[in-house]
Amino acid sequence: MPGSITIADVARKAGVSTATVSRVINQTAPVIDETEQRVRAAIAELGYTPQAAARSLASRHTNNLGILLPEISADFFSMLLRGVEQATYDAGYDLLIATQREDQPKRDRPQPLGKHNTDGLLVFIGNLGHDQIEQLHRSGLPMVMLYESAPEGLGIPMVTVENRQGAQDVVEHLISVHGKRRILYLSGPEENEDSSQREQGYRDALKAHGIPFDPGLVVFGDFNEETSQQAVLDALDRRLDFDSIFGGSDEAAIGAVWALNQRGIPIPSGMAVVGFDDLRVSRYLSSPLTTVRAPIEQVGSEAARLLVQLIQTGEAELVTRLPVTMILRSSCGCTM
Amino acid sequence: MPGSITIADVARKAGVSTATVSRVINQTAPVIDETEQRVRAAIAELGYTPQAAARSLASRHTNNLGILLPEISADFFSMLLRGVEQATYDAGYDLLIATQREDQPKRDRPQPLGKHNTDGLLVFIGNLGHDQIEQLHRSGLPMVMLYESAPEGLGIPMVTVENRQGAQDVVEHLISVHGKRRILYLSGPEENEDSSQREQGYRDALKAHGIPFDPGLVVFGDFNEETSQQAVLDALDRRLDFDSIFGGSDEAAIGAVWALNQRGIPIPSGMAVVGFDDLRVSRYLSSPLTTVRAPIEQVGSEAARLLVQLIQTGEAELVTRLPVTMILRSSCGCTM
DNA sequence: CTACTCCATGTAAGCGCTTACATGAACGCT
DNA sequence: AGCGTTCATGTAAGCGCTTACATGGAGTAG
Repeated sequence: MPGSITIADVARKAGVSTATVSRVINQTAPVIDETEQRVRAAIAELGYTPQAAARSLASRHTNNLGILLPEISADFFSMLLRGVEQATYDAGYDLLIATQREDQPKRDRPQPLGKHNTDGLLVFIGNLGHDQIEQLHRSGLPMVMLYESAPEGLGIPMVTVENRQGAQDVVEHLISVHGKRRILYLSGPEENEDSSQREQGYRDALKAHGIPFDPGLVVFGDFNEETSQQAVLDALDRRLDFDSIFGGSDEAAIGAVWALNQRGIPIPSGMAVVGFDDLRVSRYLSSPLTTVRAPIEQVGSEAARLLVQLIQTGEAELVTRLPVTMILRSSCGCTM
Repeated sequence: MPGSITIADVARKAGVSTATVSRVINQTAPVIDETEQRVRAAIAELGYTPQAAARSLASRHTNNLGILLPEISADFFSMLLRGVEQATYDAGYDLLIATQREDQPKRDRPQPLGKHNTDGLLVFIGNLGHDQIEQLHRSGLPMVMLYESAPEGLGIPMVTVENRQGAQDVVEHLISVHGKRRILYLSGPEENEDSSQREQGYRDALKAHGIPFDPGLVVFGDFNEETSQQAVLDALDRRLDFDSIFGGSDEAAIGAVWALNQRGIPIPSGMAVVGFDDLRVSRYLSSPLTTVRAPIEQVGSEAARLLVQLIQTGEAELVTRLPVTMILRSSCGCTM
């Protein structure tokens, strides 16, 4: 950084003041065409790029968006991130990314992303407690939540998918096309909004067919593979009566698949399985998974777009639910 | 950002000068214990966080690391990113991420990451031309390359995995354990270093067993699913004589699996298939893939660590090759 | 007791930009 | 011709930090 070319060098070379250079760079005031050409030429010749830090300091905004995730490498997050990245750069911002594992000691390190280095923050809750969100919000940082709503009344926008509708669709499919009636639901963590909305959809579908809701058919799968596998194994071993499985997430459904394999139960003939999310792996299973495609990437890009809007105009739609589509594959019993 | 708490507020509250506050924050000069306590108390009370921009401007470094990738959401990159992210924050830096698709028009936008906003850059080549790398390097930006070496003679460190050894191991396995002798190699893009090193390993293994190398058995798979699938279909249809397939990447191997499925050839009884990378999906295939586990995440963290070292000391190991391990599953014919 | 060192702290000059305000040339109007 | 506008451009004051240098009190030695 030291000794690099500054706006003053450009100004000198172009025979104008630094203010004028700044004006052509930022298009913040009209500049005579010929002057502009000279300035642009000087910039090109010197290979000048404005220092982000100086710019931020003077203009009072960082030109960065931040995203806070619990994890990067899971399929789900990387797709989300992809959408976010795209929209961020399309809007002319840079993207600062940080993860904060949920199990990590909280106070050991200050929040990596905040008003000091970011104009706005995308947060996937779970990593941040409500108190921390409120604190960031109080500091005046624009935020948009992903997949979970913010604490009440703060007016923080969120974007998610049509969980309830999607779940209803796929459960409905199990019932009306495949004649299932005792459908095991592998739920997510209790506070998880996705999970409870999906459960609602599941119940809606049952209700529409006059099937009574049996709480015994809702088992905790944590939306993850191992836990779900265990849960299904357990259900099988207790001889719980069910004829199909709705995994609240594809990961959960995959756990169920393992469990079924382990007990030698064929899919879909012995047991139908459906999921939710349409992760990339789901297509690769030996019996490709019927699931609900949630437009994860779009959630990311939409959230970034909203955040930018929030930053620039001060307002943004509070709740956005992106539509989902059912993906029929063979694990439900449909032939492919 | 406007109207936020500044170092001056803290100084006033603690009854010291701003310099002293700066000193306790950065531990850049000894401060009497009692003074330090007062300052820390003031910081805590006001909830002060230094403005990154002001700090950068004054100190002449950004405290950011940047990473440039062609893509985020592929398994491969997200694992890489995860390692990078961890090491970056462990070293006290923030992570700026940008993607630059290879097919994208080049000059439409200035480089998003450079000396103006980053202290150092991790680059996965392919997105950046050699000329651009040289240019960044000339500007004095510390860089570390991932998986591909930089242009000759610039002294830019790189980190990758033991491609040659890994390939040799897995091909050797095919030969000596499963008695294969005509092994199809699904290669990657021609300029791809991983690919050519893996091909070397493949040849090493053949040689060790006195099997002549047949160039006809090397087909272009582009390291991606569709292309490889097509290539294998094609080889099958031309009745090329081969008894097993070594996919230069798991993606390529998976393409081969599709092709085999399509032609009704069972794996591994009809054809053995092995890959390289150990992507997450590979374990989920109907015949779980025997492959070579490349410690992708570690490549990321190691690269970030090296970059930090390069920034701070001016030097770093030029070539790092991380060891790989063969993962035996059933697609090669091993029983599980 | 004086002179010198040492060390914690303060003073103030930037870091490279943006932007409110000042300036003056060109123009139109009466 | 004189005056007010308009508009492109220049001037210079910060933005919130870091850091070289100055300062002065305490400690040490002669």
